[in-house]
Amino acid sequence: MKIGDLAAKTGVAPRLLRYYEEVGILHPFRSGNGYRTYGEAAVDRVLQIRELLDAGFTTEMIRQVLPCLGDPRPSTCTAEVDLDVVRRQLGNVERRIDVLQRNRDAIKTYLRAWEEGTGVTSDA
Amino acid sequence: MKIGDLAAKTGVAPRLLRYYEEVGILHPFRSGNGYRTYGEAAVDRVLQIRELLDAGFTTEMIRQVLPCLGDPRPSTCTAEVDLDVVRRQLGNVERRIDVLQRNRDAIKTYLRAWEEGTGVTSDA
DNA sequence: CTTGACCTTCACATTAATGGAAAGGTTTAG
DNA sequence: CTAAACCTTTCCATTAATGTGAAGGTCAAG
Repeated sequence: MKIGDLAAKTGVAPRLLRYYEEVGILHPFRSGNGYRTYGEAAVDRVLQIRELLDAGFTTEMIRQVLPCLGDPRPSTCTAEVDLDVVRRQLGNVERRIDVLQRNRDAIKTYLRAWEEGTGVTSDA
Repeated sequence: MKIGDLAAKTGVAPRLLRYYEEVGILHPFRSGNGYRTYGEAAVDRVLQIRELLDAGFTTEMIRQVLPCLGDPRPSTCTAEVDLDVVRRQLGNVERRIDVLQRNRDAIKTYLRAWEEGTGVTSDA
């Protein structure tokens, strides 16, 4: 699959697919003419990258944890996974979840107050 | 409290406190000489801002939901809260939590596999 | 009054993620 | 063969969040 095909299947611009390769989170092969070649698995990988980026991860964090995420590691992945880094990222993720949950609850409480008619002192 | 005091109490550089004001998520008073003046509540507000930024929020998102987060709204807050925007952000937060939880679980599973000695096919 | 430690605004630099154009090679359709 | 539609790399632009430095005002201590 060439870059345009992958872009079509994932909705992610070729420009970004090249960027993801540059920062080391996507590893296409090269065919004789120099064109990037992707396997079917790349579709899911790209979608997962998008999901993580949209959730506020940086490509650096993604690079550090992607090998853990059930990705079909190509044999080129020579155990370059630093478990301590992964553990740190796990703590990171858990802290984020915590912050997000607390704020989600606060927002929900706020909205419920409004929906129950009481509203909030509108200090207008 | 002047900007340097707030910086000392929160560990956030004065430059950033000015920036937060510029993007509308922090609203100090001005004393006669033009100096920014912050109340005690600003400390918590800044810490909450940092927490949200660290969790991957943008200042724009923070600006939209901060009024909902139990902040002591100054009387200058004339109900400029768009409930639909808040609801959208709530959905946003919930999606993020979902992504984070799924990935946290994947990472934990991965780590557990390693810690149980089995490891992962190291394709080295 | 002078000095040092604040404060102000303004402006430029940087990193990450992204968009875009330029210049040129490849492939496919006609 | 040629033209359209791909692909390549390189470089420049933008936005967000942040760092930094200049030029100047204010204030408290000596």
